[in-house]
Amino acid sequence: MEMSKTYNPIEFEKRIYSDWENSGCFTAKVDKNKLPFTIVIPPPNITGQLHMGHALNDTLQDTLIRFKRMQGYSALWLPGTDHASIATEVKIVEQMASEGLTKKDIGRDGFLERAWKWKEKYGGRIVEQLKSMGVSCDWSRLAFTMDEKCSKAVKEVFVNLYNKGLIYQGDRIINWCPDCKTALSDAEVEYVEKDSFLWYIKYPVKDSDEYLVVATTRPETMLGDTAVAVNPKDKRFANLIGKMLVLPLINKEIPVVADEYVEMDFGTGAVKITPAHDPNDFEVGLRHNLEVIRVMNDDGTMNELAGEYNGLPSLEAREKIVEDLKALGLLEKIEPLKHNVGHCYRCHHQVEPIVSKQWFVKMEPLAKPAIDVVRKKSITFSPNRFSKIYFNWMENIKDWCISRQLWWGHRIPAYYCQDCGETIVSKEDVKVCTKCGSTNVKQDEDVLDTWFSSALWPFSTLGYPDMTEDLKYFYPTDVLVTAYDIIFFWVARMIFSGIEHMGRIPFKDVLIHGIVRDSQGRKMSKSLGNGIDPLEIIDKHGADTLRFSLMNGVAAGSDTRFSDEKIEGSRNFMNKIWNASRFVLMNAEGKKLRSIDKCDLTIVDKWIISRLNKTIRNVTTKMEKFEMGLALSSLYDFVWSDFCDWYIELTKPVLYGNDENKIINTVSVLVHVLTETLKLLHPFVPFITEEIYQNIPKTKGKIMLSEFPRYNTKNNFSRYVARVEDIMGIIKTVRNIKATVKAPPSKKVKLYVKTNEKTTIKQGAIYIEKLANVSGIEFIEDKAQLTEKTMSQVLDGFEIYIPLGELVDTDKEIERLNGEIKKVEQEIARASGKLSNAGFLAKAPKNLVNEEREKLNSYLEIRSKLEKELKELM
RNA sequence: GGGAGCAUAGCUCAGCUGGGAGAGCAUCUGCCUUACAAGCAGGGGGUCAUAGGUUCGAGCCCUAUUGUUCCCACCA
Repeated sequence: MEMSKTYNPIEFEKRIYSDWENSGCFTAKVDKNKLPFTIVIPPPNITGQLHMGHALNDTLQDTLIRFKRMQGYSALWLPGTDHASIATEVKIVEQMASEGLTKKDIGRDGFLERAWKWKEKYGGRIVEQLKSMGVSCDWSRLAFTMDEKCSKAVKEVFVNLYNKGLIYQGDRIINWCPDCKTALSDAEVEYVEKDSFLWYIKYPVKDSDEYLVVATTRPETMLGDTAVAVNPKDKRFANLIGKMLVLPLINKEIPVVADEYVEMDFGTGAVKITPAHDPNDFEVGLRHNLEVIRVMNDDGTMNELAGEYNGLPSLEAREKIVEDLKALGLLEKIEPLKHNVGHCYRCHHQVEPIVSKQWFVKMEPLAKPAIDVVRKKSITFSPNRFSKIYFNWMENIKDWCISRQLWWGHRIPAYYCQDCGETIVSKEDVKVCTKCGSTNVKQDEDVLDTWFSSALWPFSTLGYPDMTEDLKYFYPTDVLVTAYDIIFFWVARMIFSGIEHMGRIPFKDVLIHGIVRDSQGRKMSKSLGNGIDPLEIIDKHGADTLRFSLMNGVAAGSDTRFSDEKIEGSRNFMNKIWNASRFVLMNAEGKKLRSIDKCDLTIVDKWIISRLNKTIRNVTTKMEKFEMGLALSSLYDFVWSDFCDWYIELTKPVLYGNDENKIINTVSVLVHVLTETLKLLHPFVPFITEEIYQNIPKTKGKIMLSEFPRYNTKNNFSRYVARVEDIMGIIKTVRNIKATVKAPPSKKVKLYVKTNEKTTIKQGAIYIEKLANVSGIEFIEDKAQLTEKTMSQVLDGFEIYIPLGELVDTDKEIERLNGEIKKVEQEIARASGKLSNAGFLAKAPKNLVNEEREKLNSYLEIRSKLEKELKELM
């Protein structure tokens, strides 16, 4: 097949993907002769479109799994999607609103029907989008958090935890989103600093003319006050403790209590206590046995206990209350205050802390072993610093509120007998009360937090609670790849869930990556409109370009900026790979290739094989440490500099010659190096490498199923490498000297060399002549032999003279040589400085000292020769 | 209030366990050299934030300072 002149990925990416898919390359098998390597995908939300976050996350996983597959593991990358309870429900409600419908209108069943339709439509969309990235997921195992398998696991886990007493129901203060009308877990609340006020309100002391002034940021909650607290050590209020106050506006008597929680120097030192609407107050309330009075409805309006404010939205109630207090002369003052206000992570509506009956997971017993496994390094985070974030959260963890007042999700498997009040928690549907036999039994209306099912993902997808072959073979998984922003939501919960339900950790390594920012370093967001659509990039430049720009040179765990320049650079690199391959294949056409052990290798062949070998080692070790960015940039350097700029150029004198034997040798090496390089590149840029691989004569099968190259010390050839480096140095020198006199690079020049290493020059002559446009090389014993005006350069072991006749400007040449001498003198100063340091001689490693000595000698020699050159000019 | 990261060339960033400062982009010079102008060759450009310390030796380790980003907590 003819390769087009430029890289055009659109022509082949889709074709290659379906070829992989159709031939079952992605399907992992339980194979006792291989070691398993497993990754479960962080399931994208069914509401979602592929964004840069997914693109980075999935590229990293795909690179890892392809690498391991090529290394011979039975590699499973298990894909799936998340029902995303609250996010999806919000979207569906919005969609219904545009049709003038509410949840009430269509009822629970009607709503769920809609939701499943939504899932079919959009859950499929994100899967297709993932495929366009080239991901090698095993689609035969595609999972969904609400499919039968996962739902079974959810029920199993809920019931088990309940029976162990680790799930309980209770009236606790929770975060309530008045917009989504559901409880939220602590992790689902985001705090934003807001400008607000601190209102100072006078609470009259009963049977007295005195007042106690309290300061509050939420005056409307005073209607639910059941005490005022002061610090027990606070002398100002000592006499008031135990006395009663008259709550303004509703004229209710409330006590003054003493509690350590109160800071004496904030506000007035007296705090109104509203147990139903503030987490701290709730705690104070428990300690002092205070009444809990809820004055707000679920929708954020005031309720009947708010008296005349009944029905008002809380903010309106606030204004009215402040006005009324002012009218009564009970408002002392208002001060501006910045403080943090919680918002719903999905709809960004302000949350209200309120008391409500919810289901909770008791965290302390679960957190302990989950902390231990990370401390003992059974699970490692890379980069390691993220384990601190994990510890910090796990060690201060509070009970997890898992019930949500939503319809889309796993319905809580708890049933209430309407006759005797019994609560029955069961995996099976309950129709009859187990206690009184009544058939008047109703299931809990609520669903579970989305993250409850995600927490089980590494084993629910493999068949838990059934001990399937998959579960036995592929669990625990190997590495979990995710951005740092869901360590709490997801990673931590998978860890304690795996330990609790499987008795084993869910994965061995957690690879944390950063987030993709825009070119100015801003987070990509809908509201800013600065998001870059990965699909657009794929359409324009191909998935490989996108993947390359997301990974190249990115340090693990740090954020990266995405920019047009990066895309362009990546695209150019793809084009480079494409064209280098084209060069190799054009030259290989019709040639009978040899295996490289049967080739008579030239020094430059040995050099490139050695460079390849070092690159193999480098890439492999970096990959094993999850340093994909570094692995890739070392490949970039190898491909562009070593292979393209040097080796391909070095093969031209042979290829354009007429020694057929040498040509076949060289072509064989070119094909070998190209093939191995493509294999190294394949995990990163799968499409282009597969496409080219299919065009290489003598390759069999698919590159994605080929064996990853292995480092081999036999291929180091260090003696020859040094010789080639000398030759390269000479080529650079000639090019450099031409540039300094502004001679065109194409100008042919002769070359005189004075050296003891004549073999190197003889072996390198064809390369020097071609790459530096030299018309002939002659050995000389002394410069005095030369009659022409020349420019000279001294290298380690070589003195080089280039006759440039009238182009030589003696003054400038003197200047240039002085510059060279200056450079060498800096080196001499550095080396002799070290060597005259007694400490260095005594304490530095011997080989280092010797190296310095050798360098110093060679620099001294170069200097004296340069000085000689200079003298002859003056 | 607690914690973490970052500070290296004009820009974006690499720099492994301490042993002669790197890349890409940008810039300048010269090249349409039969794989690639999405290219080739050559050049310029850095007190590695600041101040101390450890060491024979510090971009790298320690301490402090400054600037910056983020996470957690949530004094009403």
